[in-house]
Amino acid sequence: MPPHRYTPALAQSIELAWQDRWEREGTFHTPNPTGALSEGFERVADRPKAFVMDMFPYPSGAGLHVGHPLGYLGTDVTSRFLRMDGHNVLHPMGYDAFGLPAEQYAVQTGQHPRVTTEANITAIAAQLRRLGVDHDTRRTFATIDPGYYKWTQWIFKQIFEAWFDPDADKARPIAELVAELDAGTRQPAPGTNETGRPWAELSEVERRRVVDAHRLAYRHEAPVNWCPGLGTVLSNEEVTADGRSERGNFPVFRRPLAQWMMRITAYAERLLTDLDRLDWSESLKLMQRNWIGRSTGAKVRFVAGVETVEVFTTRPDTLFGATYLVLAPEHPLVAALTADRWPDGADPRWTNGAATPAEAVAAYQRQASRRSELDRQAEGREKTGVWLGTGAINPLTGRELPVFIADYVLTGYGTGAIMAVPGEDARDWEFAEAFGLPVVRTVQPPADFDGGAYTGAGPMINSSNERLSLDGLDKSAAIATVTEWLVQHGHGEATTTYKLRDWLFSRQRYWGEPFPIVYDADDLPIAVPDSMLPVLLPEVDDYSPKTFADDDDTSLPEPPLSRAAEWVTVTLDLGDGPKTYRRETNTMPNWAGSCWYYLRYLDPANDERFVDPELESYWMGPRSAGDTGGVDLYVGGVEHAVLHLLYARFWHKVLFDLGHVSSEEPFRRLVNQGYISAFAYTDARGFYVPAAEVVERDGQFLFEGERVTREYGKIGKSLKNMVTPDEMIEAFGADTFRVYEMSTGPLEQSRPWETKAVVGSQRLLQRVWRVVVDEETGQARVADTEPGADTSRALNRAIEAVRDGLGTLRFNIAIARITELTNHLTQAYGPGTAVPRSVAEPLVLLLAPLAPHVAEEMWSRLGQADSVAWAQFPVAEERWLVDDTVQVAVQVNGKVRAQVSVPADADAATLEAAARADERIVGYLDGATVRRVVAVPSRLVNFVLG
RNA sequence: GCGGGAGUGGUGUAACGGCAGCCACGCCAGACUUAGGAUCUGGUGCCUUCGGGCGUGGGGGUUCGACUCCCCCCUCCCGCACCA
Repeated sequence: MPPHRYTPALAQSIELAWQDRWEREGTFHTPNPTGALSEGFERVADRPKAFVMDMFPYPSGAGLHVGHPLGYLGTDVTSRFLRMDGHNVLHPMGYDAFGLPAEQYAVQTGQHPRVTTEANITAIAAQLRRLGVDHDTRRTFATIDPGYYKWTQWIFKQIFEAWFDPDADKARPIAELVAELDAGTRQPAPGTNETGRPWAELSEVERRRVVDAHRLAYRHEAPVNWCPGLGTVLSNEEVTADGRSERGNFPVFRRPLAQWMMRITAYAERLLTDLDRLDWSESLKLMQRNWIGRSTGAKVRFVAGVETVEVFTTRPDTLFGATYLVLAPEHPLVAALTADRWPDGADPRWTNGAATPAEAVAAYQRQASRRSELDRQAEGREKTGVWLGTGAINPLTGRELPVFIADYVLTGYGTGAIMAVPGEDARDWEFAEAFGLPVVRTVQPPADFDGGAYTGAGPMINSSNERLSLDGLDKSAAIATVTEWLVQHGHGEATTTYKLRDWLFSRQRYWGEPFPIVYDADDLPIAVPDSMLPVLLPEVDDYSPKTFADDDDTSLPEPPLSRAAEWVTVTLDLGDGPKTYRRETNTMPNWAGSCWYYLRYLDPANDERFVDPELESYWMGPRSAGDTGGVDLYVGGVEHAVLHLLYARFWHKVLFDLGHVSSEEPFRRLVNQGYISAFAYTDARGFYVPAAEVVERDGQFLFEGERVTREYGKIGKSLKNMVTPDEMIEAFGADTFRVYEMSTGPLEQSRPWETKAVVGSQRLLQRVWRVVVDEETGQARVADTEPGADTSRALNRAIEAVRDGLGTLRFNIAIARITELTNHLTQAYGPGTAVPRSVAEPLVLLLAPLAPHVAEEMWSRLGQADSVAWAQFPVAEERWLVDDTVQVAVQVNGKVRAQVSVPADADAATLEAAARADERIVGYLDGATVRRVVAVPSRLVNFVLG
């Protein structure tokens, strides 16, 4: 073998040497316009900026498999391309390091989670370095670093010390609320003043309760998702559709508990409408839209004795068809509306066999709270419920409608109460069927309608009395008419509701950020002063939360921090002398750290601020009027569609409202990279066998000589199909690995891993190497000759296409065009003929973002002293992109029958004449009638025969 | 059920409404070789009576011309799902 062939061994040594040099020279240090990291900014001051970012990894003990780097390499290639193409590029990386797995491992081993987490971070950092990514590692941090979570706690304080002003549609400092309440220019928001007395008459403690109820971060007792198996409560976003924990798959129960909440619902409308301003995939925007779940309709008030039941409906037009009301079992008016005894002759279906309404209600409420979501699903959608023994008056018809409770009405949505219209709603129809309730149709179904609830369009019927007539109107006119009537008569108003609920923000875990909150003698929360941040996690003997049997729904959460007795009780002087306070013992959810990490990259060591506003404005700020600002390219998995991405947008908007950032959104452009899956194999018993040891022969798959079945799935230990970047780099080198991953499809596409195909990328790099480097001497084998026209055309076409591919995250087409150019050069310049320098150099530059190490090495052997990372990316010369002559297809009736060669600028007539002159075409046209000729210059000629 | 996305050789994929399958894996053949899991060269959608015919999930439509645009259907993937 020639001594200087590009072998895996040579690739290894080249890669390690360049990785060392990059680190030594700080090649990827990105200068800030100001502050600690501003050295060298003059070099890039006139460049446009580009902030390119990955969703940072959770440092799991298993390290990275070949699926993880796909996105990291996508951003790396992009950031290298943008740097070469004249941008000041920021491409940082960090670690999302609080969370359950480290804590669970700590519980098992007794080791502090910080120890294992930091070991994992070290291992993953080494893996990333070995991939050759161009992160500015000076900006790397982990969310567990006290210097970072100090500012997570500070942002929590900002949220805690803010309220949402619905008139201004933005968050404002809580002090401004207090001032307005004191001045009497604002009244407490509905539901925030339990006493009902005017602000001026409230005691200090009562006032604090009113103010606390306005905060964006607030403590609230409400039914929450309690997961005994994990020993913690969870947010709605962390509970799966079948009522289990996203992590660990344990059953989740609804229990009323006092927990910290974040008022994300105040931002529902802005989170929804600002999606339109983002460059995200339509499918991802849709997931957020669905999660926010806006619906418009009306609130309608039904008088029930001394009480009033308010319902929400999207179909106020069907009010004439409402035949009963249903409240959620937990609705606050249930007790007040429950009759003392059943009236004579009460329908046994309505009473559930109970002696009194109170008994029936109590039994039903108990049953509803016990049932997990899973049980409810298992039981299907069978409608259950009980009558309260009372009724409420339909404001439009004056008729009294029976009031039920049923678990198909949900507490947290709308008003927790509905008017049931069985004629036009499938769920109400089912309930009416089961309970023998009347049906009044108010929309005319089509003639062929076969019964049941009719939810389609049609003219209104049966909707007329002395007060109002809707008959004959269509849906939207009827809604407008009835809503106007309701408003006029004080029975309701138009309204909008959202599925989005407030974000449950506290967890009963050890390994998370402590709240910067203490409680005073009145048991009311007080934020600790900024000077006392960070509130450090205390050392404890036992990291485990108290967990319970999976199905123990009577258990109560017990945070691990509550056992750190010395930490919990603290004496502070908050301005009124030393007093004893009790610390908050819950910790923040894992999502807190990822809600703002992108901002910290900009200014990672700042101990005075969470980020210098000038740096935020430079890297994140809006570029034009109406622009949201934000990270220029954010790449990560689609699994965070309604978790991290929604939470981070919410925090960012609060920070924007409070004037801390100039950008309205965190992530201007978002791309979800595809997943890499791999084949897995099962033996006759259905057990997975090591995929690496399976051989294929004659279309069959064999493991130790036995036939196995091929499956396809996630890479991992459980399917025994783990492939790591480390072993691929060991076998081929990092550049080959990079080129392979980037060549298998556009970034957004999922694809299978196929180790045996990696050799194709290895061969490409070997061919490029051979074009540029003499395998015998190791010297560059270029000559200062002029390329031929063919070669110039091939080169400039490649430049054009590679630019397109790299700029649109379609790295596969960039690699295909580089391959084409390389194959051309291999053929045009044989072993004895050196490639012109003016072709070899741009070839190396085209390859540099994809295979940076080998590109650096070739660039250096071509005599260049500086890193290729900062070289100018080639620009195609226009004159080589157009040919003198072009091959044009000649079609007869749309079928290609010949090719003719014509000047590139030939007009339609010339084209047609050339086509008619072709011998084969003459044959086709002979004796036929040409009905029409379509000639498109430089494209084709089509003869349409009659 | 509702809403999205996608169906192209054995495989991953490529094609401003204009020559379907670029590039690669695999496979076949050849060259160089003691050897090949190296390298280089050529071939490789299917059928064929070697003229050609048929081919982008199926069926229709628009068009001189459709992988591409429109309608219906099938299959797969993803999200949501008693949200009033």
